Amino acid sequence: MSNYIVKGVSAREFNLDHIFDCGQCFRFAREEDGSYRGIAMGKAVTFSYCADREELTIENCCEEEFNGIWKRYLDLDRDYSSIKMWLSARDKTIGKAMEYGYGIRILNQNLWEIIVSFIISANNNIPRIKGCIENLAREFGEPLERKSRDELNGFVGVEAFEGGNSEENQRGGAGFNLPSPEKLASLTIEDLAPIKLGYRAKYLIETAKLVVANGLPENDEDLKKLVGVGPKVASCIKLFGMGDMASFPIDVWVKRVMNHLYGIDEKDMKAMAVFAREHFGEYGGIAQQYLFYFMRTGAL
DNA sequence: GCCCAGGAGAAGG
DNA sequence: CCTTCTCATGGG
Repeated sequence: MSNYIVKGVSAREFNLDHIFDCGQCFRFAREEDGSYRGIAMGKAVTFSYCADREELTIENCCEEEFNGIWKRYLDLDRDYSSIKMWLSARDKTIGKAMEYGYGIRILNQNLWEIIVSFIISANNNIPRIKGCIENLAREFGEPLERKSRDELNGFVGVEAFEGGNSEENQRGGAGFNLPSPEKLASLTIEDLAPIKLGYRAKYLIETAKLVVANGLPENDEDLKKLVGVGPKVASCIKLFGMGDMASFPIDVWVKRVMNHLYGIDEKDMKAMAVFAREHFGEYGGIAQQYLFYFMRTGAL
């Protein structure tokens, strides 16, 4: 299978480093050539981008797969340029953050995987979150659908897989989905002990049982019932897994940046939520990702 | 050793 | 309603 090339992707509105290093996604790793390889939507995939030619390349991907999966995953139908113009006009400060981290897009990710990922994220650091997710997938997830040797094209899994299931790696078939709600609901805390999730193991099992019983959450009321899902994690689930661009997750980094840039009391989360709604409106989530990236990468 | 991490839940005001 | 404590684990 050959690669799929998307032409006319503006460099101002598409930057792989900024997309995959702004904390919305934990299963991709940067390759030496600047491409990003990882697992999403049940598939192993590699994205590379050439700014000069304004071309996005998806390895081993047909047109059907692009239209069916990656076009929406990468949010390619959304006009980020006009959204950023609108935000800049509403708020001067956010303009600087959007200059700095240009090309961030909000990925439309699998809802269940987002729920699992952000329950794990609570009071945790990003390198460790990534490790927990990869271990959970490798130990309890279903293997990815096998592609032909040509389709695999030497795929050996993302960095975190190394040293894990080396036999799978050497066969070029490494890569596992996260465990399904049914699978996770069938496990015990003892089963999950090797994953080192800490107190989050119980949250995952209880939430999996609720999802098996009631289905995936569809609104705030459903989200509040899940175990290990408080205000911040629910905001992330809505933004990254339910397409709610207005959702504005407030974590420790956003608290700092809201204090430094807007002078809001670091512990007054209510004031931050009100500010976000009034200044960033229906695009709060996009503003939040730029602020998060701005603060976390040491630009401030 | 220490502080901290994309916080949530429980207990006590 | 609000504030404070506790919860595992390991990155830096």
